[in-house]
Amino acid sequence: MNYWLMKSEPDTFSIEDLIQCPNQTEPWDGIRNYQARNMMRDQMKIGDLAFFYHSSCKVPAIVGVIEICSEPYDDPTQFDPESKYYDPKSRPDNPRWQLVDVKFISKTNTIALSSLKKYPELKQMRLLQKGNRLSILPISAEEWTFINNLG
DNA sequence: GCCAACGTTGGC
DNA sequence: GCCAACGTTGGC
Repeated sequence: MNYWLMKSEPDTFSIEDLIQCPNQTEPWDGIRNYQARNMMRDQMKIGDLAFFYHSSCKVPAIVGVIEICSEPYDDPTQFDPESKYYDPKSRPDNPRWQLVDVKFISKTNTIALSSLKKYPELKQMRLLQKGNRLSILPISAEEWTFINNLG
C-alpha cells in the first residue's frame, strides 16, 4: 500500500469535477513527464490512496482523498490530434504514456500549501522542497497520517 | 505577469 | 555525450 499526492489545476479538473464523473471515477490523463509516468506505471497499485491537490490557483491546497482503482494502461489522449495532450511522437505500437483511473473517496478540509509549510513534521515532504515540479509525488505513511489528521 | 527551477530537444 | 536554447510548472 502506497500513498501519493496528485496535482491538478482546478480550472482544468477540480475535485468537484471528479465528484461529477460517472462512478466518481476518471482516468488521470495528460501526464507528460517521465518521472510521473514511471510512478503511475511502475509503482501505483490498486487500492493506493492519494491526496488530490489543487495547483496553480489562488490557494494551492490539498482538498481531498482519491483511490487508485485501475492497473496502468495507455493514455488515449496521446493519440488524439484534437487533444491538448496529443503527442505526435508516440507510436501506437510503442505508446509512451500510461495512466491509472482514480476514484473519489472524500473531501478534506482545505489544507493550504502555506499551512503545510508550518509543520516541522512535514519538512521532508517532496511537495515542500525547492524547485519541485512533479505532478505526482510519493507521500510517506507518517506524512499521510499527519496530514489526514489535519483534514 | 514574473521568474526560478526544472525537463526536453537537437546540433555538434 | 555535452550543453545551449527552449518549453513548462507553479508559487507568488
